[in-house]
Amino acid sequence: MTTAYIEDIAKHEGQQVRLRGWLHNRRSSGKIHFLTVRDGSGFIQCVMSKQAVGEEMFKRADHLTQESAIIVEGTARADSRAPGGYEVDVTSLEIVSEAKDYPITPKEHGVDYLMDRRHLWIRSQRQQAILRVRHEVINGVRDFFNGRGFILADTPIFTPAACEGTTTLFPVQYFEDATAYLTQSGQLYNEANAMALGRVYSFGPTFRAEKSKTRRHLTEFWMVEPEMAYATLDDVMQLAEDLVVYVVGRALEHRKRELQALERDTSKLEKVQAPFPRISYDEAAEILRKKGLPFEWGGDFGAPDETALSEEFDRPICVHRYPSAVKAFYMKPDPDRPEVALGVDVLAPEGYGEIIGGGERLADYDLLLQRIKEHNLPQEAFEWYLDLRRYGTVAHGGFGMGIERVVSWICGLEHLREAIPYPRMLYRLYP
RNA sequence: UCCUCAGUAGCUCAAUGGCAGAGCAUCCGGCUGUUAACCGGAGGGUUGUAGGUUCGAGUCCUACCUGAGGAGCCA
Repeated sequence: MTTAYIEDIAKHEGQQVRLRGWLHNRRSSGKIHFLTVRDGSGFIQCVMSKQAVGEEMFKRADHLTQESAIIVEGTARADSRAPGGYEVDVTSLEIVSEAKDYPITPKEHGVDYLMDRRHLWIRSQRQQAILRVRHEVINGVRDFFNGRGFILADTPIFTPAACEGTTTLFPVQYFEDATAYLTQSGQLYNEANAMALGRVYSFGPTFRAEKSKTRRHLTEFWMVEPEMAYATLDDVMQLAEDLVVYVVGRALEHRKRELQALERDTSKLEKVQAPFPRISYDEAAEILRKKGLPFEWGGDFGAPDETALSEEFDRPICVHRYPSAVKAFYMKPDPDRPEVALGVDVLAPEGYGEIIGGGERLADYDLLLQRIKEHNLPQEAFEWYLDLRRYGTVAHGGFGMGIERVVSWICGLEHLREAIPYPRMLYRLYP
């Protein structure tokens, strides 16, 4: 008897197989049971007739509860009526352990109820599909950078101070006397790593203590941040475009089934091809003005602005050259127009907003020092960062891409919280 | 922090100021092709908390608690 995974069932057509999993749902018709079994690799309907298994074994399945652990044996059979194309005709059923009163029933539940039971919710078909797409996105990101000569150089999670003075940090007690902060970006360290290794990326969790209460925010999220020495804004935009095209392509290629289960309109994703429109902040402001939105030059785009902009295009867009005043201190000003910075945001279509933010960094020692002072940042904390400008400074740049926002967009989710196994939000620390 | 909305059976929701209801889940019974199966029956309630108005409050008023959506901020 071969032990098989449901995802491989097609290879076992006509054979006797053993499936080890859990009962997802049961429908019964007197002398025939339909058991939907899941084993982590997929879902499949197992058909059990009284005639085939006998009175005693059939009766055992009468009261089999949702999520009970079971091992079924039977013959794999192609069936046009089955959603996955295959069914198993059961010859034997073993109950490994019974589940009592599983709280997530096959009917509707509210988000709060499900979030309190996130550890069980991830057993559902939909949540599994999302987490598989997430896995593909992460794998795609790693393959993309590894295949292009980038070195993974991780940046610290405990940091001594803010990278950018503006956002809120989570403080943690660091032994007796010191306070450390959870990282909100690996970027400054990435710059040092790029000067050592040329092309680098970091990939890890990031923490923001912003009291944001929207469907686009988590307090803990995963971010990939590439950084390149001898790179300009155009190189950064090119890299961002290549990455997004590659990752979306990977999801379409390897996770078609999951996207289908999520009822994602994949024709929209198929349009994600190079080149992405590159529009300046000025042009974006003009588009918003023409659409009648109350937008004034100098401010950052709000969520409705980003949605309005992305509506104009069928693929992600690169918006570049933002006013320096709204951007971080380490952004390089445009030599031709110092009031704008050489930064770029990539906005996803369909109203999903910013998935990437980055740009060319300030490489000049004097100007960087001036900016640190203007932002009232403690110079001594940035001495190591200034060293990068003292010893062989070169043009360089990179960006950060939020994994959950990309997963959310690719899956077509309503809310970021489903794009990570255990979301951390303003009012959510359990489970 | 601000604005808006919501809280009723285990879950999802209904109930004009006038008897507390339905579907699902659970339990009992029926059904050999079901796809959130279906059909019949049963059990299941301190209407978020505290006060107030009223002959009478799930419903109106006040405060608080909890959650959701949005703003700001950002990936």
